[in-house]
Parts: sequence; C-alpha cells; structure tokens
Amino acid sequence: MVVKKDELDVKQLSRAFKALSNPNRLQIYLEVLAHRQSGITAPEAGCGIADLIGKLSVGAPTISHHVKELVDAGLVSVEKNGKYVTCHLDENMQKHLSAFFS
Amino acid sequence: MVVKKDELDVKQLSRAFKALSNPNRLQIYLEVLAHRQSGITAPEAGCGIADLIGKLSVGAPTISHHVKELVDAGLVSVEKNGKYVTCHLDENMQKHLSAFFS
DNA sequence: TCTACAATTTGATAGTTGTCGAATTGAAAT
DNA sequence: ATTTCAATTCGACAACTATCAAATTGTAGA
Repeated sequence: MVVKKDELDVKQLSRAFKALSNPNRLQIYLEVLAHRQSGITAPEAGCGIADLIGKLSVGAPTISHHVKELVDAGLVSVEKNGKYVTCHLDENMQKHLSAFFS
Repeated sequence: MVVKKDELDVKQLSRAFKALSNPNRLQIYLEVLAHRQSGITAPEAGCGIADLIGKLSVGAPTISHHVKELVDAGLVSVEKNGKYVTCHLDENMQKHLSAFFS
C-alpha cells in the first residue's frame, strides 16, 4: 500500500499563500478563524456569506469569488443549507501552514 | 512612553503572503530558510544570489526582482560583500507568521 | 586604467487579478 | 405559480505581475 504524503509541495503552498495575499480574502479567512469552534459543531459555528458581505466593503459577487478561491486553495470549506452558505476553517491546512513556519 | 505594537496588521500580513505566493519566490524563501544557521553567524550562513540563480530556472534579473520583493515584505534581508549579495532570514517575521497560524 | 563579472535597473509584453453591474440560479415563502 | 431573496456566474475592464533582453552600475583583479 502506498502511504499518503503528508507534506505540502511548493505548488500547493504557494497557492495557499496566494489565497491569503489579498487583504479582503485575508479578512475573510480571519472571520472564518474567529468563528471556529474547535471540536464539536456548535450552534453558531462557521461564518455565513451574508456576514462577510456585511463586514467587507466589496460586493456580493466579489465575496463569492474570494470564498471560492479560499476553498480552491484548501483553506476553507463551505456547507450549504437551503439558500444559505456557511464557511468553515480547514484545520488540516492550518496545521500544515503552522508547521511550515515552525 | 508609547509601547511598540507587536502584531502585524492585515496589510502587512497580506503583503508577506503575497511575497510567498509566487512559486519561484517561495523557493527562494525556502533556500534562505535552509541556509539559516540559528544563532551564531557561521561561515556558510546566508544564501548567495548566485546560488539562487543556479537553482531556479529564471534569469538573474528575475531573481533580483524577487529578492527585492521578499525584502520589501520583511521576510528576508540582504547583506552586501563587495560584488556579492547574501540573503538572510528575518526571524522576527517568521515568528509572526508562525504565531498567525497557531 | 582596462577588463571581467555579479548584480541591478530599465523597458517591454503576455498573462493574471480584483472588482463591478447585469444576468442567472435555486430554495423558501406566499 | 409567483415572488423574494441569497448566492453564483458572466462579461468586461483597469491595474498589477512575472518574465525577459538589453543596458547600466559598481567592485575586484590584471
């Protein structure tokens, strides 16, 4: 059996950093970080798109675009509930990035 | 006396991430990381520009440009010795980024 | 002084990105 | 079924980026 590699390569890493390189996208990531409830799924866990639209000073299409980039880079995941979308932190990626600088 | 703020703001952070968002620039940062001698200044500490030119597959002007971006973002510093230039890791910035993901 | 050479600057260009307004989708409520 | 509303997709455009070749700088050696 082939063992799964646990390290991120340069390409993946640079993609993650690129996702965080735009101030608005970094803000979104910070919001998601702030809403994280480590462990159990709590009532107000996650960060709604509408919240983000309220807090940043760019339009909804731009928020949508940025969230997608964060998802594509593996930094966050999204969960759909009817009309609404909630963002969650990808804790595994966070650990990888933490390890990179340590 | 006014205390010096120790945290990076969103602007500074996103600038650092932008500097690491290009694969070639990230490679340079990795090289500099690899050449770091924590603590004392050892003989082969630091990473020469010529080394970088040898390891990456882009021309000297591009390397020069990328190193400048890393310096501007506060990730590395350069030291000149006659014709030669050596890059050093900015350990303080490294600590800040480490803290960000922890 | 002249030459060689490491590194940077300049100028150009193809490609990428952030943002917007308008149009679209799709789920819930009436 | 129609309306409403959250979110996404589309099409466009100005701003920015990565890279290169050519020209320039500046240091060290002959």
